[in-house]
Amino acid sequence: MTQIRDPQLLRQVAKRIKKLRAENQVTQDMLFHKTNIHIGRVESGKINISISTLNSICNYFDISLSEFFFELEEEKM
Amino acid sequence: MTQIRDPQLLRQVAKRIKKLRAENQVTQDMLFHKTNIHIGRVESGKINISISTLNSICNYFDISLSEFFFELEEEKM
DNA sequence: CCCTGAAATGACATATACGTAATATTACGG
DNA sequence: CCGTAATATTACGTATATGTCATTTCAGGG
Repeated sequence: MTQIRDPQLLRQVAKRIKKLRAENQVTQDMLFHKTNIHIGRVESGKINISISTLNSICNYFDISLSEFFFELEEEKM
Repeated sequence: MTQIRDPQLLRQVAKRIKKLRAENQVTQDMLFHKTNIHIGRVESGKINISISTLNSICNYFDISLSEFFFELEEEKM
């Protein structure tokens, strides 16, 4: 009934994470071994991840959730 | 295997939303009729909501996701 | 006391995130 | 061209968020 996923938001989140990985030269596999998160699925933009999962990702990159979204909003990705 | 939910984060999110509702004098039912989200469950702190759902909540209160988390982090709720 | 609105809690079905694994595709260095 | 690393994509089972509804608890006003 209600729209569960927000495609635009998911694309923005995917892009933000890709950028974080690129900046930190982290492969999907490296991130997976530390967090057990299959980031490829998230980066596909088709997965509506939970806040706990996103928090784990932010912890890995040593940024806060507010920082994650602040830059996402700034860039209007 | 991996811990999916982050109980502390979920409690913080719950508290942040309760506060938003109180500040704006919004009942659970009012929010439900606009967003179709049963916020009571979220405020119980047992639900690991998705980013799209949280985004809908933020939209309702007319704040950004970064603002949502910024205050959450400030208050160390 | 009641009554009412609000919140909290529970149950159940469905959709989907997540855990796990495999395969395919792409990009690059040799 | 080949081999390798990285990414992208797919599939499947399980756990759980979400949709829907009902019940219970609670606080305040009459």
